[in-house]
Amino acid sequence: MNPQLARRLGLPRVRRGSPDATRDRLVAAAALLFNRHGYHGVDSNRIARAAGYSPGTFYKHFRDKREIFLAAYETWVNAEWKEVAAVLAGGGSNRDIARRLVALSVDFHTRWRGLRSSLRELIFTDSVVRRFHRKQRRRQLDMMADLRKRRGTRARRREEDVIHLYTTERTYDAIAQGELRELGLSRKFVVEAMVQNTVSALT
Amino acid sequence: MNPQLARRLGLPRVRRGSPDATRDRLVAAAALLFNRHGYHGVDSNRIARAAGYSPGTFYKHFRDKREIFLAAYETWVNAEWKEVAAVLAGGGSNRDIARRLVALSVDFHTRWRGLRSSLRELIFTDSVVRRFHRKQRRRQLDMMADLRKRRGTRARRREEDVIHLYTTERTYDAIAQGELRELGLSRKFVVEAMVQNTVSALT
Amino acid sequence: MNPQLARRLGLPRVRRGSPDATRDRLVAAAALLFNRHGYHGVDSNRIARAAGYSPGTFYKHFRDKREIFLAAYETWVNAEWKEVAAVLAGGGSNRDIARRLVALSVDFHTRWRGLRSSLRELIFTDSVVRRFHRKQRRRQLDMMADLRKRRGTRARRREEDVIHLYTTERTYDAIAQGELRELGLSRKFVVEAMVQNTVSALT
Amino acid sequence: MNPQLARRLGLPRVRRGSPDATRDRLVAAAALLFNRHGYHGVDSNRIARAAGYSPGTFYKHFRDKREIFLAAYETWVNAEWKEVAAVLAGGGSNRDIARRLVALSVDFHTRWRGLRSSLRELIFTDSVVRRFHRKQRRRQLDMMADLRKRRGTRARRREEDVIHLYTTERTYDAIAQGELRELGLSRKFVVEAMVQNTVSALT
DNA sequence: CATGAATGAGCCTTCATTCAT
DNA sequence: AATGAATGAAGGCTCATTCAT
Repeated sequence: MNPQLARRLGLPRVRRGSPDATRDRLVAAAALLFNRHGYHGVDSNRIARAAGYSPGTFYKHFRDKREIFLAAYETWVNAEWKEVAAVLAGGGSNRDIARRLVALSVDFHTRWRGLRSSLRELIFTDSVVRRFHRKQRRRQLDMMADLRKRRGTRARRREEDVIHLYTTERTYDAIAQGELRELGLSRKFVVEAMVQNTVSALT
Repeated sequence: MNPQLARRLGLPRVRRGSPDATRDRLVAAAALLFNRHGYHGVDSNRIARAAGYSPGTFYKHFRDKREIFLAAYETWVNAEWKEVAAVLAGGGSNRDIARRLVALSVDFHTRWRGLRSSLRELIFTDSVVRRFHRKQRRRQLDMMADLRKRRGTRARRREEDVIHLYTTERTYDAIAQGELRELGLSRKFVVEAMVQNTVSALT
Repeated sequence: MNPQLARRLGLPRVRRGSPDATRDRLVAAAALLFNRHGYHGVDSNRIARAAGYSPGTFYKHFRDKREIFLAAYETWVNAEWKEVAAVLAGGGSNRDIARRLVALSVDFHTRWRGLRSSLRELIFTDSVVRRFHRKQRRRQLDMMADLRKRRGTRARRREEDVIHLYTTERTYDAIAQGELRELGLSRKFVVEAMVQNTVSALT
Repeated sequence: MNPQLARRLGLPRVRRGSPDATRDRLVAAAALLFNRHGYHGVDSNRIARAAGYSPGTFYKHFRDKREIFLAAYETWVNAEWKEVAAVLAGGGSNRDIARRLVALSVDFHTRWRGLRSSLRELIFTDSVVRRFHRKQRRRQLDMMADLRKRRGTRARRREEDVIHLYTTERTYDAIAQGELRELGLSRKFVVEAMVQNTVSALT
């Protein structure tokens, strides 16, 4: 709700909270809108309004639209990262872990599908986004290598890991975007294949 | 050279061509620019100018920017399709064929990387683009099934085929976008893995 | 039908008739379209196409869009003029004549309502159209004075005649534009009043 | 003065006003320009500039040009309405009132002649404008009936009232557009006739 | 006489961003 | 910290008009 309307309705205006709270609300609104309409389908005024702020506030917290995209991207990555860590820490058979990881990934790719749909163009277009993306990739690969080391699994080339990432990531996107459904393909089968794939990566 | 400049230099205005030739030039210019700057980095006037025409000519041939994007997309798909058919018709061992297919795909993904980088957002955002994309996907899957039938190879689930497509496609994109290079990974190894992958799909 | 289509269908292309025939077809098409969509709702290419010609032909026959508007305007005025003369020559009681004149006028205002709807702005905007309009007005007033002289009716001030013209003209426009209908008013009553009005002007 | 120029001259940018004041300034500028050049002779950027704003501001307040036209139209109607009411409330003989009403109407038609010149085409072309116009017409007719009821005058058919309106309205337009002058007719005589006409309507 | 591809000025509209309050 | 009116560059698109064939 925008502040003006809120005032007309007699509601207290958005609390002048800590800068962080404001920022968080803006990022949350941005994430929501990007995921609904894609990066280019959303304008910065709309993000501000959706978060309950004015355009000026937006630019007090972010240099530009790209920056809030990156912030939203980071939010997602951190959240996913955390949950992945939780699963890995949770124990269970490799198959159990894989199953949970796949479920979790499909879920994240679904919730972040709009932002993800814009990501590729921004990576191509914007070097800052590209750098951020590469950093995440490196982190993923490091984590995979690290994980296997700690579990005493046989080493694997980093290249094998990226290919695994490419495969699963692209597949989860397809599921999230409804591609499988539209093609009349079995989601269950595909998910199971990804579980299998993940088990291999863990072993 | 733009027509205005040409005229100032005393050159005759752009040769009136057949509408088809004009359209082709526009599509070619659009493909070039999309591949350099992505869909949102290009405007219709610029496409027209790059093709040697004025803004009005663009809109004589395309309802809007989306339409020329689709036309460029189609150009690419048809070209790739044709070359794939040539390779398949060309004979040789499965490994040879796979090698050629992979080389060819990497090449196409590289030349069309800009358009590809925008494709995902447009598929998400624009239902016409989405429909076109799904049609291509179906065609690919049909072709794969058909191919194995004709070669007398064992049948495979359509789901296995999409996963194969997802894997290779995403990997070729990564190569085309310089991701491997930036991560310090061996392109050769990854390409070889894709060849292996393709051999499996053919067998 | 446009020539290209005509050719595809195997029809003979528009006969390269006399310039006059071409011009007439263009004016007829313009009149039709102006009356359907108003002056600003029609573009010159569309007029040409509707008449079965290409844009170039249009500009061979008319300096600009304004000129074909004037030509259509003139067509209408001449046609109406002719029919008015016929009625006046036809004899009958003043009431009979008035009735026929009113019917005729309503009919013309209805068929030419689109062009008439644009006329006022063009008169305001374009001095050539204004001059043409004033000329018609003068002609009307002359004719009215003349008519009464020939009939031996009492003289009337020219001002009384214009007011009569304003009244009837505006009323016919209202009928033609459906204003009476939308206001739930009796067309019959209003028409009868105009007849009465006209009888007075004739007497 | 436009903001850019103002800034170059070191002046502060246009005072931030209340949205209402801005809107009013835009409508005033639009009215001025429409009355000078007609609806199609004016573009939204020019209106904004004339009001001292930039193009974006225009579209913060109006969806499109049509909308500001309607707003200007409404401004005029309300202003005229108010003055008519004042005259009617002012007392005096019927002849006095009629004289004042006619003077007032001629004045309004003169000041709003540009907008009025475009009105007819827009009513024909645009259903929203048409609806607005019909509403005004109904209001006028209601007012006339009401007025006579309150004055105890004999009832008159609504049709007689519209005809009166058509007559006077068209005549005032002719005066405002300089038609009488160009035809060498006596404005005084015509105005006096309208006064007479109005007296009849009041009686 | 006619064609029709091409023009290009210019209008409509959006939206990332600023700045005075 | 927040506001929100205002900006203005720029992109999308149209259409009256031209000119080489």
